[in-house]
Amino acid sequence: MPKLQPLVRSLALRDELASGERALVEGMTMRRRVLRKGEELVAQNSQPSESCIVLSGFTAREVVLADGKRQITALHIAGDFVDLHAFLLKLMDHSVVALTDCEVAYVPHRELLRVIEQSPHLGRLFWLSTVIDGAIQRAWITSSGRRAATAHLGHLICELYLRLHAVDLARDGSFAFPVAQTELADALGFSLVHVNRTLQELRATGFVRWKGSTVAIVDFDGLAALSQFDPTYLNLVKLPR
Amino acid sequence: MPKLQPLVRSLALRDELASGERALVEGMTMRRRVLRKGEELVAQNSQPSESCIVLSGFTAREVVLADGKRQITALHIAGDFVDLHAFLLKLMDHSVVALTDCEVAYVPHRELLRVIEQSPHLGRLFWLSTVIDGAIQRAWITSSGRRAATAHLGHLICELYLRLHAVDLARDGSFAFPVAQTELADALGFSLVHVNRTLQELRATGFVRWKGSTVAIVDFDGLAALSQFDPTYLNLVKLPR
DNA sequence: CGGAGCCTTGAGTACCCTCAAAAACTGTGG
DNA sequence: CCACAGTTTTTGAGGGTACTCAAGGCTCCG
Repeated sequence: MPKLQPLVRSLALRDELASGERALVEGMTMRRRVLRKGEELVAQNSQPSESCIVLSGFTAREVVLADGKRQITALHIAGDFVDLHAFLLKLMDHSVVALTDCEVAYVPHRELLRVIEQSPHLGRLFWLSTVIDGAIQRAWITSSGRRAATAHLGHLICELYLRLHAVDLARDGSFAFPVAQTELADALGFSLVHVNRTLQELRATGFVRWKGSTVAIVDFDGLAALSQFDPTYLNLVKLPR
Repeated sequence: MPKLQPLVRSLALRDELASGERALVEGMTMRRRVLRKGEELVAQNSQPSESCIVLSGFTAREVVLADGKRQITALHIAGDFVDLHAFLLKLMDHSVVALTDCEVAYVPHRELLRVIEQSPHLGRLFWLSTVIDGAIQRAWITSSGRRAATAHLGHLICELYLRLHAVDLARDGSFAFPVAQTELADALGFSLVHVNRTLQELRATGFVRWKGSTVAIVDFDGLAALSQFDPTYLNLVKLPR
């Protein structure tokens, strides 16, 4: 299997890829790397000359404030670009860390530029991936601002399930999510204790079972209703873009 | 003054524009429209065939949940694209409304496509604008999740000031912001009452005066320190992109 | 079998919410 | 120029949500 298969699959979710385009993506020069949980993929304030794609595992964008408080602003799964925005932003305003052991690939920006020039359509699909990223961030803002704690957590679970399902990492309502409640707290903007109690509340609804590192959604529609979850923003539809 | 001047100025903030590029942008076919406060620029669930640029006034992205709660996920000022992401997303997952009377311009997507094909560099600058949008959203997530109420509000004020200053809509720490506390509440994820009290707290620090529709920052550095504000994410630097 | 990391529970407090109403401001018509 | 209605801001009171601090229990692995 070509190394960048997860990326190709992820792009192909949203639009038809011509075989030439597939080859173009798979032919990109890259640097592979394996990281252990806790290691940093991309450093805050760095000026990356390459962008990073997750091949396996979970990673997170994080910001650490002066008082030590941490906020996770995105979770990434296989096939996701973690810092494609750096291609244009130049300077990282956050860092990216491995939440689990994972494999990643770094693609030089000059390589991305070459691909985009050869295929403006692929360029638009790369653009699209940053834009979907933004749509997810809007959903997080909404959860954080206006959803009750259980709905906020439930919404995240729905989102993760659909995203993982789309790349065959979830089935029958279940997926592996080996991430501690501390990290969940920083993603939701909760305290650790509050995550724990919210999780208990969610379990009590019967919609979700969460034991160890396995999340099982027993009643997706129930959970979605509770969380006011509308999957539109994930753009899991194949359209000409 | 050409109609799309605010857009050109906004693009030119982040990179040098060749005169041909300037002409290309200013030559885009568009439809102008004047809106009164409260009117909708772009409807949720619509499939726009054009994207909208603010020429004057303030607009907001908003999501209304089933229980009637509202979250504003972005504020836009002159020169901002409000829904450029729809160029690729196709389906709006939120609406855009006028917070004040304003003028806007709608540019057809086929026109954007034409410009991007003629100038890949302009294409990257359009892309950049969606990516900066995303950076702002990350800052909002961080504020919402991990900043104290006064810091959250203070951070927003710092952000607005720098953005407005960059397009000559703010001077000497002051800017016009004719937006009610109700809207502010929906942007911050606070209740109306809490906005009012947080504002009083902020006034009490002496860093900010906010009377009627004029915001005056008395001590920007003080406010920035209180709010843990770091302007990096706004990308107000001219760089080759 | 011991230790590290993670999850869970308890208790007390601070923050922020809702409900409700008063005060101030804005614009309009008489 | 004033009266008045509508909107926006401000205040008060009481309650719930989420936080911090602190400690105990579980699980996995060496």
